[in-house]
Amino acid sequence: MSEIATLFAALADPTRLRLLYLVKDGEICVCFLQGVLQTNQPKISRHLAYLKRAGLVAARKEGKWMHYCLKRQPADSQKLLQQAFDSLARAPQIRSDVQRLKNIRCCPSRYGISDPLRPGTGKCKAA
Amino acid sequence: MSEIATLFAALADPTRLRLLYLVKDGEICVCFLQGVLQTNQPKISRHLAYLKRAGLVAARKEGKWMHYCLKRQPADSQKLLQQAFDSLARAPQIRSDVQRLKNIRCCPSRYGISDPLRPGTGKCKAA
DNA sequence: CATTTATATACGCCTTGACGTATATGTATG
DNA sequence: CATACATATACGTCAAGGCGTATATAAATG
Repeated sequence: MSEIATLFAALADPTRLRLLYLVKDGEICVCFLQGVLQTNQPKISRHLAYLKRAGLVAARKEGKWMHYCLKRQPADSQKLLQQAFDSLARAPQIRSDVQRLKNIRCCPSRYGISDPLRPGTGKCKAA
Repeated sequence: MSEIATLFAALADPTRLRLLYLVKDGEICVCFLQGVLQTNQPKISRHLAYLKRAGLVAARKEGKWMHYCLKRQPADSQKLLQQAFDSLARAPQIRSDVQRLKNIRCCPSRYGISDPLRPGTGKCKAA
């Protein structure tokens, strides 16, 4: 009951919705997420921490990098999430996020936030 | 996008989830809702006001009474809500709410919050 | 081993919203 | 018309959480 409410609370923020959508199909490292969302890094990390606390994402460390991915949920939550993703898929912001993710090839720090679309050198393991 | 987040925010509270579930199939007056949730009246009214602001419920005045019901939503939100209701249907609290709603017959003030299950006199128009 | 890189956390500030209690508002009723 | 009733709103308080900025931590790298 209040677990359901807690799930909805986790979904009640645009930044978290964007992050969840990006990691829903597999691991993405924080630097990629930063490049896609085009915002400051602590903001990303804080929302990822929130999602992790809420049990929605799993984190895996690999060297310097942290990789996040959607955690498998109980059936009910899974269905709710899927429905949410279906809705989000049509949102312009989400569409451009997905597009940017395709273009990013390496860590944003290599080229700064000013031009997050520039393809990188492929050094980032998450590529 | 942030509209979706706003919807989730409205669903991120147990009391609002209970209220939404109760009014999802038709008009219910505030006194009934108070009897079912067994809490103080301002709390109910405040959450109903929130839901109304969020466009999730409609209100109709009839004499002294206010009747609330779920408002028809755009397709996406409708699906999300349906999924949410499916999940809620299995929650114990929701189950007992539904049970109490069946038993309540008139306005709680007639018998006080101490025994909200006692059938009323049928004077309440919402019966 | 000093420095850069990737990420997380601490801090201070501010807004939102939840709560209980008290009060206002409108409507019926005797 | 005074009173009871149904509902809403105001008030004060409190906790959660959002933000940007600064700093800590840990791993790689030269």
